[in-house]
Amino acid sequence: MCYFICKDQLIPPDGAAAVEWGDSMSIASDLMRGNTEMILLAQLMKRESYGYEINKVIQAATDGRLELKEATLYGAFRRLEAVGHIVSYWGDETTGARRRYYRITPAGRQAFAQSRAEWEQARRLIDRLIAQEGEHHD
Amino acid sequence: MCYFICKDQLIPPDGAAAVEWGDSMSIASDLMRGNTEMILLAQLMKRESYGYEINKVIQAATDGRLELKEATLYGAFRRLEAVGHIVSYWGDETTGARRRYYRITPAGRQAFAQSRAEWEQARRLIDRLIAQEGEHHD
DNA sequence: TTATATACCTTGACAGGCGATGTATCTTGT
DNA sequence: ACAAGATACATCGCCTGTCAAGGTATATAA
Repeated sequence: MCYFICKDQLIPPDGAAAVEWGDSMSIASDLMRGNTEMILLAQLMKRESYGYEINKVIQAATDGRLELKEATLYGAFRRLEAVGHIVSYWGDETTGARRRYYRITPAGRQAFAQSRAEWEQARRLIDRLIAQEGEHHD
Repeated sequence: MCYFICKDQLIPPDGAAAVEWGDSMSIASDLMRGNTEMILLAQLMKRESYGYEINKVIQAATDGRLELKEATLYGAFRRLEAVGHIVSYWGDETTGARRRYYRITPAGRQAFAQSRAEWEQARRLIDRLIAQEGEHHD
């Protein structure tokens, strides 16, 4: 169960790729997959809120780079409520559109801590796997 | 709902717990989604290799916490080759099982740099969104 | 002989994200 | 008055990456 250490790396002279980075670059949704619920729980850890507002807060916090689509947002809320990580109730707005507020439950807080730990773990592993020679991030 | 990647659970004869959760916990596949191709490209940046070996290297580098399933692995290679980020060829093994080797292309190197930049960006945004009061990660 | 390791491949199902669309109320500009 | 836009929620069907489960074939060790 030994893993070869074959260091002969043949790097063709195509040169390293240079990437210009625009400010308005948004994030591929596949990179967000699995993090949506954690992000929503993170917002609800701070205070109760409703879908539309939470989405605006996320957009503002990421300078508009991350916007959860509505279908994604409400779908995630449904799942979170189904497993008891949040509870919802209608606000008592007397004017304007009705709002469905969400509150995180104790189970939700625990789930958030768990998700966060998993994320940290995944982040470390990915960073380790894409680290290039000469780079040192511990 | 997320599930954990778990290896074949071998039930010990005495009925004792076989799987230790905690340090050796594997990563939810949704957290890996969208990073698979980048990880494969990262390996091919170092040297040409073949599927089975790459997977072993990834497992070794992550202390067994991350194992790409074969269907995932080969599916990703197919996609990478289809868009011209890698090329493949059969090795000339005279003994043992045949191997399909992969080599990253210049376009692949550029794609890797791009993916990496996107990952860094996504990572920062997610970390920012789940940061709690009093925490400071710049 | 059997089991294990190496090495590749495919099919079907699943689940989360998204585009498109719909509902309703309130505000603002002309 | 009327249009346009913001607020606010909801759902349907599609797309895509991942996985479980199955398969093929060769080599070596027990």
